[in-house]
Amino acid sequence: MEWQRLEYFQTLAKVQHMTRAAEILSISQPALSRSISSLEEEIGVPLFDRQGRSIILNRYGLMFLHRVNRIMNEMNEGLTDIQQLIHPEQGEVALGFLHTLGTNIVPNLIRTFHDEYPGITFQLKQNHTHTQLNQLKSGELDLCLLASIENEKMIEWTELWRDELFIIVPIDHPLANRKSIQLRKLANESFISLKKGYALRVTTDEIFRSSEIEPVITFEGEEVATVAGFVAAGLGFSILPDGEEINPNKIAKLRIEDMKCERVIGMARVKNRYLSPAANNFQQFILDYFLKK
DNA sequence: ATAGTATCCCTAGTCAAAAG
DNA sequence: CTTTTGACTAGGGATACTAT
Repeated sequence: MEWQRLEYFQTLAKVQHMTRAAEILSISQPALSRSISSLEEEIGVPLFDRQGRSIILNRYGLMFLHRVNRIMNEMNEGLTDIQQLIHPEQGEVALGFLHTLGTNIVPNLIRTFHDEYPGITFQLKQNHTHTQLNQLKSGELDLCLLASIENEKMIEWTELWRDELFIIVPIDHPLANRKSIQLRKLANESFISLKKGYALRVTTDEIFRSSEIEPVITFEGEEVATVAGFVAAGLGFSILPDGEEINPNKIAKLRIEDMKCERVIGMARVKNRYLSPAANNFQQFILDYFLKK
């Protein structure tokens, strides 16, 4: 079983076209045809169905392809690991984070890190919590910044910081000049929420549930800035962490009196999974950044 | 016994031609 | 038009051979 044949097989399986696959591999088309049929002979079963001039992966081929992909990925990861061990100041970190962290915290964090490790690049993915957890488990992401999670045995989560949540109302709202307020005073007013699936939405749902208030949700935004914009336009109130989306000329920010409202953000990684030196550097940097001051 | 050389055999490649 | 097959070649590893 030659390594090269697996590479050829993988390429052909991907494009399902001998001539094009051979071009991609920079060999002649007959060479590829030969290589594939000897691989099939070695395995003892055809991996492709030939129908006239077309060639398509059959179920044996598909089964085999999954394994071959894993083998190739392992190999490539091994190679990049070695490269990164030789050059620990280089490499790539795949970082996932919540939409609501994208305006301030993550850019600042990465800029500061970049000053120290200019050779390390990032692949950033903003997503919902459950999507991120899946990507984390599959290895697409090295690390995630998420609100606290439950019932995830594979995941190790470390708290980094807490953001106080404020009630925000339009600046011309009758209660806008107050410093703080009880949530129930606004119970009957329109609530501008984030869409379901957002971590902040889960948090606000929980706040309403524990204070036994049924919010009157009139709008659901996809971004904090949208929600803040709707509030500024006088369409209702919301609950958000402080941030630059909250324009003090248009929005008043009130402390919540009757309960402690905050969201907890932490770093998630898969337990016991090997982290590349670059990802490990970044992990250590984050922990130092938030926990040592 | 061993270093250096020759030979054999197999794989993987190419081009041309046949086959689908 | 695409794939397979035939005929041929180059290169590399293993083995056999030879001279020291």
